[in-house]
This record gives sequence, structure tokens and C-alpha cells, in this order.
Amino acid sequence: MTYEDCCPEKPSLAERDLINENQALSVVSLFKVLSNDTRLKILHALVREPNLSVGDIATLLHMKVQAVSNQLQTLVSQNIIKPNRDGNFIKYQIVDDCTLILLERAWCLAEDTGKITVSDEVTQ
Amino acid sequence: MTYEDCCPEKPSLAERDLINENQALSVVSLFKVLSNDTRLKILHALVREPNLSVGDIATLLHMKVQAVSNQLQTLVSQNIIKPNRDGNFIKYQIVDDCTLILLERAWCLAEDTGKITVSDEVTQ
DNA sequence: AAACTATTACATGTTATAGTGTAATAGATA
DNA sequence: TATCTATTACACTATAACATGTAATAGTTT
Repeated sequence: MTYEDCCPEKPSLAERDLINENQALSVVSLFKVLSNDTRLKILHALVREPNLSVGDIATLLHMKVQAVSNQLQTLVSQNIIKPNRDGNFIKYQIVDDCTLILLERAWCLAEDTGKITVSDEVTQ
Repeated sequence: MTYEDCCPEKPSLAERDLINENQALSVVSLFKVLSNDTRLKILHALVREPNLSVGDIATLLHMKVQAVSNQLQTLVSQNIIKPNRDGNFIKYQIVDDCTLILLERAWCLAEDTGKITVSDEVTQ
């Protein structure tokens, strides 16, 4: 998965007409999905290990299953992840890795602007 | 401004340890800044035409100056834009274009996932 | 078909955020 | 220094989002 695989051949921001209400709201809805630490953790867990269940994720994140389920539903409704039943469990996987480019870029940017570090040693 | 200029040489998402609380919150704070239609419009206006004043932007967006000022302060406090006095006016410019990569990617992605179109003709 | 268990639905309390109106401020110009 | 005007501060209202607890559901397995 590289940058070039996602969203090629679009006009640059400066060349576009000023973003209108509908366009802005669509972009906002995408950013909003990524604006929650629980959802980010879920997504990252699924990148590292696809096909986790609600219980799996709750255990990994040390959270209540309801809280995880809430955020899974949000991610499903936004078509970021999709459910697949496997016996007694419903396991989730990421629909389009292009969404993850945003997470990757933001993570990098947060590191480079000094807010966090790769190893997070600053907070220790 | 290309992708390669921003945030090079970082481990992939799958290779990283599961994102921790501090890291997640830092990334979230970045996404949150971009999760508001007014702020997106302001940023895009400044990409298209740097060094606009609060009044300029309020006129462009057909909004109250106070509302624009509120969001400008948010963007300044997050170090996304910076103020420069010019006579009676305070004009704003974008600090780091790398932030815009996120906006560009999200806009493209929103288009490609069918939520909006380049010309926004769907909403007409 | 019945029981079992993972998952979801619903209502609630809490917190955060956006925009507005009024008032204050700050810097420039004369 | 005084005035003028763009900008910001503050208080307030409305709205939305998150986590939680309880209860319901749905699909599997025996």
C-alpha cells in the first residue's frame, strides 16, 4: 500500500474552487471518524492483526465491549470496516486501506511536530 | 509540495506497536482540527489566497467575524496557521503545508468513495 | 428446539463544541 | 495623545459525542 495507489490524479487544493458546504461536510465526516482515540486504536489493532472480534479488541484496549461495539458500529456505518461472521464471533476487517493513509500521515505529522515521539519516551 | 516532502521514512502502521493513549490523543487532536467545515473552508481559502484577514474570510464564507475569529484562534492555537499584522489588519497564513496533505487526501478519498464529486454536481 | 454466549439496542449522565450578541481591547493613523 | 476600527474576550444557548448499565437479540452448537 503506497501513496500512489490511493486517489491519484486530482487537482491540487490551490487549483480547486473554494470548497463548498457539501464538499466540506463530506470531508469533515471522514475526519470525524478518525477523531476519536478509541476508533484509532481499533483501526490500528485491525491493521496489525485483521479479523478481530469485539471481545478481542475490548481485551486489547482494556475497554468495555459496549464501548468498543459503539465505535465499531460507527466505523461500519462509515464503511471503514466490515463485519464477517465466523462461528460464534463477528470479526472485522478494514474495507479500504486508503483510509489508513490518513492515519499514517497524521501519526507521522504529530511525531514530526514534536507532540509525540516514535517511542513516546517524552511522556515518560 | 509533494507527498515525499512530508514525513518521510517512518515505520508502517502494521509494524508499529499498538498505538498508546498519548499517541492516539495526539493524532486525534490533529484530526479534530480538521473535523469542522468552517475550519476546512478557512484553510482552503488560505491555500488559494494567502494572507487574508478575519474580515476577508468572513466575507468569503458569508459568516460572522466572531465565528471566523473563533475558528482562527483554534487553528492558531494548534499551530496550523499564524497571524501577521499588516496595518490595521491581522492576516493569516498556513504554517506547514504538510498539514494540507491530510486535507487533500481526505477530499480525494471522499470523492472517490462516492460521497461527493469533483464538481459537486450530485447535489444539484 | 433449547440453551448458551457474543453482540447490539436503548436510555442516561457527562462533557465538549459551534455560533451569537455584547462588550472590551489593541494597534494604527492623524 | 485621541480617535477609529479590526479583532478578540466573555457569557450563553443549542447541539452532538462518548462511555456506561441494563436489557434485548441473534446466531451457533448440541
